[in-house]
Order: sequence, then structure tokens, then C-alpha cells
Amino acid sequence: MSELYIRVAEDENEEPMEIPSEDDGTVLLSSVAAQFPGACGLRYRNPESQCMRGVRLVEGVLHAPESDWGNLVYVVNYPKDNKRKMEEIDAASAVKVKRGYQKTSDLIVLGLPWKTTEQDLKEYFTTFGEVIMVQIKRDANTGNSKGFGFVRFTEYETQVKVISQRHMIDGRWCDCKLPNSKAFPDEPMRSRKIFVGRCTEDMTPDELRQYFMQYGEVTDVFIPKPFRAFAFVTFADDQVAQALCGEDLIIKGVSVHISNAEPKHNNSRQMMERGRFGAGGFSQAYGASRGGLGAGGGGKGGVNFSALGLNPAMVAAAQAALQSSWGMMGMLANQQGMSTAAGGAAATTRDQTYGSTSTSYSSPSTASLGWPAGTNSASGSGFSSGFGASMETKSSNWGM
DNA sequence: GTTGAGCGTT
Repeated sequence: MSELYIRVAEDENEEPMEIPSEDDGTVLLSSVAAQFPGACGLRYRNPESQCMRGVRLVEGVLHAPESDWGNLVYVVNYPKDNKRKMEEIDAASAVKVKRGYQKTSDLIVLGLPWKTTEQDLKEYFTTFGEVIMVQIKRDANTGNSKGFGFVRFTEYETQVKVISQRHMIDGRWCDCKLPNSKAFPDEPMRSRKIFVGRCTEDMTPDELRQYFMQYGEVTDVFIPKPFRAFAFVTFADDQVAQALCGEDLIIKGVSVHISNAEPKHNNSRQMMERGRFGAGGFSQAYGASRGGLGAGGGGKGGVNFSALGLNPAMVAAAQAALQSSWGMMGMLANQQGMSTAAGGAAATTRDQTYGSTSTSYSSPSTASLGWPAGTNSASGSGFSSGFGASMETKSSNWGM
């Protein structure tokens, strides 16, 4: 009932994030880890001694220093030999974001005046940023413009900007969009999914989710039925997934083995259901709103987002037809480092608000689950060994 | 020699 939050930051000088506490006044490490993947504890500066003090951590439960948490800012602890690696991973992640998710693509330019030349196009678009390609499509025989063309920018930011508005080119309003040929991005998604082997039948999806939350945000848990002694866990961040590969973890006293999930043969329908959409792929789909850009008499209205609450196949169809409307959703998912939940809940999940506290996972505390926390805490040495491999992680074409 | 929603002879 008492919606209590404690303030947590990666560093004393960073802006803190509010992390929800439990009813009994404790804070789950998993709640912290959900916002700070890899976190293994908290510390704070004791106002009297001015020294840093550790927060008591028992079985995944963080206990307030005194009677309550007060108004202090708590600082995240990371496994000590991982701290630098965590930073490196952040850097590597940033690189990948630049090179992978934010790769530019050709944009189609619709509505060009017949007379507009490639040079005109280039001159116009250069005002937004560096242009690396322009084309006007012409009739093969007459050489007349077909009234559309393509443009490509060096910088992804430029592309985003250009797509987000209409363009007055040589006296006509033109639209820039992602071409249909790119509706299904060729940009591969990196594997965010792990294979959890040696599972026992009493491991529920909820429990697996609870358990793996300590490493990072879990977006999906899949346990085949009937029981087959393995499960799939999908993280929001592929690096978390990759870091765990090769580990033997203890869940409910059972040693499970983590490995890379094998590529699944996807038909197109499965691709939708498995959440290929919400994840990284939509880097280009920044089309944003077309309605409301008053000038020029553009007629197309916005898309009714409630339509997205339908089944995945229809969502896919809508996506293909109205790709631009997905831009904001894709952007949300990307920037939050989230993907849509896979499985049947996918469609409805997209309508949720992704907020910093939306990961609240109402369920019994890890303590009440009574699992041995020891060997698996993020401070365990096992966790670090996995990170090395993750640095080699390359993109794959796996649709998961 | 025309036209005005569309989707690229790479």
C-alpha cells in the first residue's frame, strides 16, 4: 500500500532513480537490478562518519540502514571485478547502437516536382546533414522523372529529422519515408535469448523470471509444455543474455546450464509472435506523425493505435501498410532498451506505458521463495567469466 | 509534349 521509493544512482553525483520498496520496507535486489543490470548491492554515505556504508543484503533482500531508508541517495554496487567490464560493456553497447541499430537506410522521397534533379535534391537535403546518395527515378525511355527518388544520409540523426517532417522541394510538399523494401528490416537482431538446460519441472515461469531479473530486465520466459527440462529466457539486453551463456546457475537448488538459444526456424507468423517487431529491428521506423503537419494539404490521417491491440498477424499487416506509424513505438522500445513481450501477450503489451517504474513485479519477495542466493549472486565469480565472451558477440540473423 | 499516388531496371 505505502508506495515507497528509495533513490538509487550509479554514482553519488548521478541523477538518482526511484526504486520501489516492498510492503515490509525492504527493497529487492532484483528491483535494483531491473534498473541497474548487474547490480549486486547498495551502499550509501553515512552522514555522520562521511564514510560509505554497505546496505545489508540477505537472500536478495536489501534492508534499510536504520528504521527506514530516509532521504539518502543509495549507490549501486557492482561485482568488483566486473565494474570496469560493465563500463566497457556500456561502451560496446553504445558502439553497437551506433553501428547496428542506428544504421541509416535509403529514404524514399515522394511527391517530387517533375523538374527536380538529383542536384536539386542533394542541395536541398544537405541543409539537414551530409548526404551520401540521391536518386531520381526516371522513365527509362523518356528520361522523365517519375516524381520520386531516394536519398541517404550519413548520420542517423539526420534521417530521423528528415523523416519527421514534410519537405518543400521546388514548390511542392514532399514526404520522406522508409521504403517498403525496408519494411522488414534486414538489420539482424542480436540474441537476447538464453537456453536454460537441466530445468526441473517445479520451476515456474514466474520463478525463472524472478531469478533472472537479478541479471537484467527479463522480457520473456518460455517453458515448453509438456515438460522437457529446459526453458528459454529472453532479456531486454542481449549483452546480459550473452554474459550468462556458459554459466551453471543454481535455481531452487538445481544446477541449470545456460547456453545460447539455437536459432529457431521462423516462419513469418512466428517472427511476429516472438516479438521481432518490438525489438531492435525498427531502427528506421521513426516516421512519427504525419497528421498534424498542417501545410501542404497532406491528406493521410494518423493511425489508430487501438488497432494494434489486435492479433499479431493483423499488426503485421498494418505495419507493412502503415509502417510510418510504428516509428514511435519502435523508438520507445529501443530507447527504453525494451522489447515487446513475446508470445500471446505481445499485442497488448505494446499499449502499455513504459515507465521507469513499470517493471514493478508484484510477487513474493525472493526471500519468501527461499532459494539459496549464494552461488548465484551477481558478485559470484561465475558471472564475470561470461562477460568476456559477450564482447565477441556479433549480430546474428536469428529471429529472436 | 500529359500525370500526382506510389516504392527502387542498383
